[in-house]
This record gives sequence, structure tokens and C-alpha cells, in this order.
Amino acid sequence: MSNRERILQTARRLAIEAGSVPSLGAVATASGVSKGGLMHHFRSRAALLDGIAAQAIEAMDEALAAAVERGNVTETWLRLSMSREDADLYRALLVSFTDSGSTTEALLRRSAEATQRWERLIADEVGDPVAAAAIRLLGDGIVMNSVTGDRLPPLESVLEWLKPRTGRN
Amino acid sequence: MSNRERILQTARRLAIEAGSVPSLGAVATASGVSKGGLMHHFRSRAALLDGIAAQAIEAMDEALAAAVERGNVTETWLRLSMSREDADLYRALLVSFTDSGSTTEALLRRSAEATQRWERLIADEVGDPVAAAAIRLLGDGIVMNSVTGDRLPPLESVLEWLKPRTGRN
DNA sequence: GTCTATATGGTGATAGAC
DNA sequence: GTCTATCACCATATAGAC
Repeated sequence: MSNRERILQTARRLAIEAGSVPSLGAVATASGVSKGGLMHHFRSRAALLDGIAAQAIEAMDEALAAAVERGNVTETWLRLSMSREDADLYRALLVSFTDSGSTTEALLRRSAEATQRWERLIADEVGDPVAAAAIRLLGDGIVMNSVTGDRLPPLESVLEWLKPRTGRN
Repeated sequence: MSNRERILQTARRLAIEAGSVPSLGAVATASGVSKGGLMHHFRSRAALLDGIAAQAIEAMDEALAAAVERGNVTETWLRLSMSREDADLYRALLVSFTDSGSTTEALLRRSAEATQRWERLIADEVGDPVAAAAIRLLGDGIVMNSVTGDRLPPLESVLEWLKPRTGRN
């Protein structure tokens, strides 16, 4: 693995654990490179955040594309927000937003595009734009709460609750 | 109005506008006091965040108590998350969490208590704990998105979508 | 490409006069 | 209670050797 990838991966892990992206020095140390080494690959903090977000968006695109094949976009979306194993990606993405000051204009734009893309996938499945928006927002709320550490209802019960509102019937 | 209140109010406004609580110096200047004056009232950044959150929690408790009287807790909850006029309180509360490092243990605990309290009020109204959790989380997601600035569906259509899932029938 | 060393600015926090 | 002055620290970022 290249150092760049290693840095990205380490930064993401730290961001998920701490709820925010730590200082570049801390990221560099944890990645096994020097501060200068890190800043060769990412010339600013904003660039690092951008990298984290881009990686997360790409991975989520893949996961949701696979879900479209399987026909379980809604479940996958909630799982990406909720599951202890799968929620890391989306959480990393949201964390890169809460980093005050260093959110790029380009990052905001690309994330907004991704959000629309994902909401459209959900809408294609459930056949109702309002339902799709609500499901997407529900996922955001779940991620938000996983940061603060509150308890959440099990995924199955949420899916059960959604059912009467997500059929095309 | 006391200086303490003025500082708190200004800090909340800045936090809402910027998506994060700015430096104590900036808050002091905007409040019309010196940095030392601010730190007489709030002896640390954590104390200021704590003050902002406490103020927001108290105001939301009042708003939801009034909603219980009127019997529209769900609508009020979503309005507190969504409405351009009313969403400031909750947004200020969530912003004080995303402040890395300086979130007190006491703040986390009191906020978790408030969250449970509010979710219980929703559950009392809709008669289903899963629905209540989903509605509360939906609100969190909405606030999260208002920070990033994405477009949201109108409140009425969300309430309409919720209807078949929130009756006691 | 990666490192060490350093510049520079801003931040939270303290001390003490008024 | 409020101010000025100052502190020590840590952050991002740069320069230049290897």
C-alpha cells in the first residue's frame, strides 16, 4: 500500500474513533510518516479532509450500486448508517463536514451531488420522493446519534416500521 | 440584559451561522466585551459550550411542553428541526457537540437525558416507541442537513407521509 | 518522496490593575 | 465585574537537506 493510502486509511479510522479529524501531526504519527511526509501528499488540512470524503463517497457509491442489483437499497442505506460494521464510511463522510473552517467548496458540492444520487436510488426503489427523502434523512440522524453514542432501535424494527410507507402498492 | 446572557446569545447566533462555535476571542468581540470579560463568566471554552447547550435544552423543553398541551408534539419536533424560524435552538445544541475536544462529560449526559425525555414525549403521542425513535432521528438528520445546506422536503409532506405510521389505530 | 527544522499565526488561559 | 497585557502552547504550513 502506498503511503498516501495508508495516511488516508489511518486518518479515517482516527476520525471515526474520535468523532473528528485530529491534528495533522497526530495523523502523521499514527500513519508512521513524518509531518512533512504527510504534507507532501496532502498540502493542506482541507486537502486531507477532501481525500477522506472522496474515498468514502466512492466506497458508498459502490455499496449502493451493489444494493441496486440486490434490490435492497433502503436496507443497505440504513445499514450504512447504523450497523456497527458498515457505518464507518458514512460517518467518516459526515465527520469531514463538521470540521470547522477547512471544508472546501468543491467538497461541499461533490457531497451534495452524492447525496442527491443516493436519494434518487432510494426513490427508485420505494417509488415515493418524500419517503426517499425521509429515509435518507433518517440515516443522517442515525449517524449523528452514533457520534453522540445514544442507543438506537434495531435495524429490523425500523425496516418493519417503514414497510407500510415504502411499497409501490 | 446581563453581559453573560448577551455573550450566550451572541455565541449561539454565531454558532448557528457558521456551523461551529468560533474562537472565544471572536465571540467576545462580537458580544461587545473583552476576552477577559468573557472568561470571567465562562472560565473555559467547554463552559461556554455547556452554557449554549443548557440554554438550548431549556428552551426546547419549554417548546415541547407547550406542544404536549396542544397535542402536536411530532409536528413541533420536526418544526424545531426544520423550520427556518424555529430550528435554531436544536441546531445550536447539535453544534456544541461537534466541537472536538471540549465537550464535557456533564454536557453529554444532560443532553442524552434530554434526548430520552423528548423521545418519550413523541412516543406518548404516537403510541409506538420505534416510530418515536424514527421521528426523533429524522429530526436529527434534518438538522444535520440544514448545516450542510441541502434542500429538504416541505414539513407538510413529511407529516403526511408519517400519518399512516403514527396513529394509535 | 521523505525527512528535519523552522516560521507564523492563532488559541485557550492566567495575572493583576481598575 | 470588567478590562489590558501577556503567557505558553499547538496548529498549519514552508524551506531546504537527503
